[in-house]
Amino acid sequence: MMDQRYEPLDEETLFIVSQTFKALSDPTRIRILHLLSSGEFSVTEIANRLSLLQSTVSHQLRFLKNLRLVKYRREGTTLYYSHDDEHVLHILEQTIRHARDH
Amino acid sequence: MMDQRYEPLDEETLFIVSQTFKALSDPTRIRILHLLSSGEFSVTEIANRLSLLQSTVSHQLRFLKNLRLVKYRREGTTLYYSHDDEHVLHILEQTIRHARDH
DNA sequence: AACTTATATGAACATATATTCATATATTGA
DNA sequence: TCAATATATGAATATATGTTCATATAAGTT
Repeated sequence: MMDQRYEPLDEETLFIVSQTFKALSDPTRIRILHLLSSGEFSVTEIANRLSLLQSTVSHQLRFLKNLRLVKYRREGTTLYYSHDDEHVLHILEQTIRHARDH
Repeated sequence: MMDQRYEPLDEETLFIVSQTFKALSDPTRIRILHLLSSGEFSVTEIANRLSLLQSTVSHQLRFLKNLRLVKYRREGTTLYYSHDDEHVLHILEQTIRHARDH
């Protein structure tokens, strides 16, 4: 009842939205994105700072890269990753603050 | 480097944030929450509108209830569910709009 | 070319999750 | 109390997901 302005979600929108939130639903990815919100880091730096295996970080960065949430630039053998979606990062930081003041 | 203002995430914050986004990462829950953004609906109404089994809806509503994202009021044998977290709903609708314009 | 460092990849595994089916519980009315 | 309706629950199943290990690739250096 009283459902003015309700618009069913089409498949594509639903997929994009669920994928976006799925990216933010894993603690490891959250920590990576949160770190990247403060700057640019290599894979090894991320692994060291967050006490994660290089492989774990690499796998998760691929996941985030596929969704275009992060990007990288190469410098020799080192890849420097940084965030690539202001909107999603904003939602994350907003929710972190919201969670912090419980 | 250049990580002024980076604050590691404590376990509890990380848990709350990941749980919140996990709730929004499933297409069925997204559809339910999106429907509830337009008003109050019984379990059966939700199931009919979204072409889902009653059991499926009930299970997901329990999930959302545990996270205090929805609430209900009873009227006889019927339970009318509605949303119970403006902040999370706002994030969802914001992301839906963002996904819709491509 | 061989060696080193940085990163990526694939397979294997354990765990988590969503849905379905069958059934239980709860409320109302006859 | 019995029947009818609305909702919840538990078990089972299939699928998805995150991490680890071992190894591959790629770039730079000697």
